[in-house]
Amino acid sequence: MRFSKMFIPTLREAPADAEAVSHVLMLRAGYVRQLAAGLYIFLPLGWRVLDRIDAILKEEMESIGAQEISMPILHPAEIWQQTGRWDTIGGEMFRLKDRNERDFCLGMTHEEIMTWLASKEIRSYRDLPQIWYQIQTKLRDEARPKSGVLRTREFIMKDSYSFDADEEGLERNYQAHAEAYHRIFNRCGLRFMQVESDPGMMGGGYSHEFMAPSPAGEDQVAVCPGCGYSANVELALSVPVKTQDIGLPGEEVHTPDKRTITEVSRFLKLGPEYFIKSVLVMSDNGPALALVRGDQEVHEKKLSIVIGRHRPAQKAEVKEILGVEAGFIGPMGHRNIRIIADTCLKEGTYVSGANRQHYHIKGIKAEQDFTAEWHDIHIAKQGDACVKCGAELLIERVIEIGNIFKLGTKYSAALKAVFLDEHGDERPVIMGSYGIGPARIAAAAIEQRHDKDGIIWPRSIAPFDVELIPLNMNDPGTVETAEQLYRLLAAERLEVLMDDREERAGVKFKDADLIGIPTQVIIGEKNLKNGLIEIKDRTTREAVSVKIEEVVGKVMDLIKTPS
RNA sequence: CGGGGCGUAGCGCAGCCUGGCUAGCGCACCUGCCUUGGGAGCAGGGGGUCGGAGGUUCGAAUCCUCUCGCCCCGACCA
Repeated sequence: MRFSKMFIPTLREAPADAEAVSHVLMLRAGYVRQLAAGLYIFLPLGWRVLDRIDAILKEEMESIGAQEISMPILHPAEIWQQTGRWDTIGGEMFRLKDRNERDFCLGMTHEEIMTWLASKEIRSYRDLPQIWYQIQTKLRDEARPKSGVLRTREFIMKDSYSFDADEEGLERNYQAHAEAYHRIFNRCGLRFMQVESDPGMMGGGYSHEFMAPSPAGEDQVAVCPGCGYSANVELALSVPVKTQDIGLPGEEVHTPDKRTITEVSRFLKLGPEYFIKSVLVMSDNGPALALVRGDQEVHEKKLSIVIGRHRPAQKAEVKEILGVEAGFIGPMGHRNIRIIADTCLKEGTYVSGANRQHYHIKGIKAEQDFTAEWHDIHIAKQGDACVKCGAELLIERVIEIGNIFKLGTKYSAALKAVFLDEHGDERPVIMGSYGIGPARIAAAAIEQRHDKDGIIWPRSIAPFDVELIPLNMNDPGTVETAEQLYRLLAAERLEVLMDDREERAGVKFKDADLIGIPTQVIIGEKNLKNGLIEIKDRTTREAVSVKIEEVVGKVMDLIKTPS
């Protein structure tokens, strides 16, 4: 491909409204353009990258027996109503009506439609297992699109769905996907990890996410360097650093107008880890009191797993329900209210509100002074101990690049996707669903691999294998050599981009580094006089000069080296 | 949805507070000359509903009201 013929609108300056590195570089290097918030156009270079990622996805999906199909993006409402998600999903779903006023939505995901198909076609255990997948556009009216291509309202997703007769089959397909995902992300040159995750509203009880570490990510994971335990902080278990039990004497103390942990802590000259933080929340099943140590925070998701949907109580509600102003709440003496306490409070002696205006109380002990349901409901922090091996946890920011869910029978039961087993009994199909976002792979690759000059693509997903850079297009020798090398490299089935523009050398070098093709072949007049061509590695910036006839061999060597 | 910021040429910005000549600068773009190993130089040139609507005023990019869009933080996130 010739640079002069290809649409590669590079930008010298970054558009002001791009923040994330991948966003800035994709815009500057001419990979994408923004149409509106969360809507992106993929330009020729960007689309080539997605193509190469898709090719890897397809190979690895086919290798575990998945079959590619394609489903509509426009979905009739009835199917989503049958699974209940038409109502449970809020503004995130794009909804519309056809000319006959029939309700439709744009697909945010395809569990419903895949399951509908299974319900029509799968009859017998002999039809199972099946894995169907597609690489298809999804639409979600995101509350806040952000970070360029990382969180958009329209995006392409590789989504696969497994259908099994039993749990063992699901487990096999789940593991097959996990392994395929490892191969995919490795091939795409990403640093990544597999972590336990919250299945959320997908239902089912088991899921993992694949995470690429990057400061641009919006998720956080806790990782144990000791035993390898890793989980999304939404559910990561951890043991907060233990406090010394200083055996506070039980006494009520006057704490006028000291409401927050910080205020009381300062007033009593006692560290926040010696306090119990009591937070009243309103759940669908009434109020509940959540207790964590004073230096910890309640994790809403973790609490949701215990008590379901909830929101913080308002000040007036606290007074009405507990009979005391927020700020002086303690865990003692409440009836008819659920109390959920963080596990770390089982040990130790604490200070808490006295349930009496302007008073706190010292010497509070679990079981002696209050009882509660014990769960890990605090936010895991850097330095907390791993629940499995005790090593210090690390907290890392990550980009979610893929996920795998065990769905069980949630969708098959709702949509009556059933089969007859060996005994002639009708049973719902057991399902799993598995997603990967190709654009996120591309963005994560850029986030993880770039320098001040631009993108550094892994070879596997670069838009081209080699960029040929004839420095002076007015020099007939340069042009002739470039054309010759272009033919030779193309004959090796390499994808070659030749910068044949009438531009000065500096411009070509800058654009080449920006665009990030892993290997640069530079044809300069002076080198050429000595029969030499320069081959430069985008990653290491190492350049070697070789004889013209050795160029192809050297390039092929480079391409075999991992990147 | 709450908080903050920003909309002036393709990109980056100045001008706005304190209204007043033809709305300006850098880069990019076009023509010519020149140049060809890290975003050259000289000369000439094109490009603007100042996001939109309404208002105040003799006069609005500038002041007021409404509105649309984009970005960031938070909430949310199959």
